[in-house]
Amino acid sequence: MASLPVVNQPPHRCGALLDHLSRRLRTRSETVLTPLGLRPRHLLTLTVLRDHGTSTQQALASTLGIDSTNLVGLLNDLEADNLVERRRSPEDRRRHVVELTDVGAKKLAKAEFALAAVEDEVLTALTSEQREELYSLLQQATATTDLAACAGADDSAGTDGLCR
Amino acid sequence: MASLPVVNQPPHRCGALLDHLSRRLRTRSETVLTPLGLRPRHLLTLTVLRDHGTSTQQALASTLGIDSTNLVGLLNDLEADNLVERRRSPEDRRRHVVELTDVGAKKLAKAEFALAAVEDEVLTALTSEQREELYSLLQQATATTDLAACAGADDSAGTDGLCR
DNA sequence: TTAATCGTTTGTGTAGAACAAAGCATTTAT
DNA sequence: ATAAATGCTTTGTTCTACACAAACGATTAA
Repeated sequence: MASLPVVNQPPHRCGALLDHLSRRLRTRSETVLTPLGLRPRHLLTLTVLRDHGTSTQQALASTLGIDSTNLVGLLNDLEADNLVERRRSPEDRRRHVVELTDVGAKKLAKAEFALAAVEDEVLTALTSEQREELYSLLQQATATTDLAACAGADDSAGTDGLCR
Repeated sequence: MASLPVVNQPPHRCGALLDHLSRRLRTRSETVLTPLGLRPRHLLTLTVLRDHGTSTQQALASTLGIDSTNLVGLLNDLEADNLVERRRSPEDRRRHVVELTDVGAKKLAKAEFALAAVEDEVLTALTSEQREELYSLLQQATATTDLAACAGADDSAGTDGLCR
């Protein structure tokens, strides 16, 4: 063990910085999102639905990392505005399959457009290329559909198996 | 929907992804941080103090983007554990200058070390180079000490001028 | 038929954080 | 010297986000 003092490992971790940047962005986003009737959570949910595609509520809750109980209310909000749609799964009629509607996709696009200015402000220190790079890294990092399920790995790798 | 006029601008914004990743990391970090007697906020504060250096409470609150009233309690926590030190500014004795102590720096390093595993788990989808890249982008993006003050740009560019 | 599962509803508890108001120490302006 | 403004602190209120638990209907599986 002695031979390797932590040479190749930079001691600094991303967590705090991620928090920091995320916080700056979120705070400012709220004022832009409010007139659209959205909140950060809603935006996040719509984004995940677009990027990861349709999924059951359990899977969605797991991806978002929130309690499925709380997801219900979130989806109620979104469905009330016709941004997402819940349909019963044909395979297992207990399940609800959540899907982004056209309206939802448009709203999401609109929100993202409106957020450009905010992002510009917060990311002033980065060039366009760097912002692209950041986006693609984040995209890739969050592409891991689920963490708990893959690690915990219970039986549930069933019908609509996730994990890559 | 056919040919999109939005040519040079990628429509996707980082905000939601940043939220997403930050959330995943923070949730998992908490369990690691708790035994150290820290919470995400504390870690963030220590990190900012190390990276941006000593600053007054006002400046710190502004950098962190939290209310200065709430910062007081945060600093009380940290000072109680001797992780930071408040000294009166020699220039203006109304001001408190906040500084990371040696103990604080060590604790921070320890926390970061302990968080390596968590980060590994959350960032599985990224290679080491990509993680480095991500870190450096985040670092650069958050280097902007303050946003409101630079934009709002009142008189206050005085004695301990910030903004870069 | 019984048991388990998925989503829903309701309710509880906790923590983060904004905001307001008032006070003390100190500095600046008059 | 006195008055006004500033920086930090304290206290207290309020909101919101969430996790968590319990109980229910619908549905599937044993």
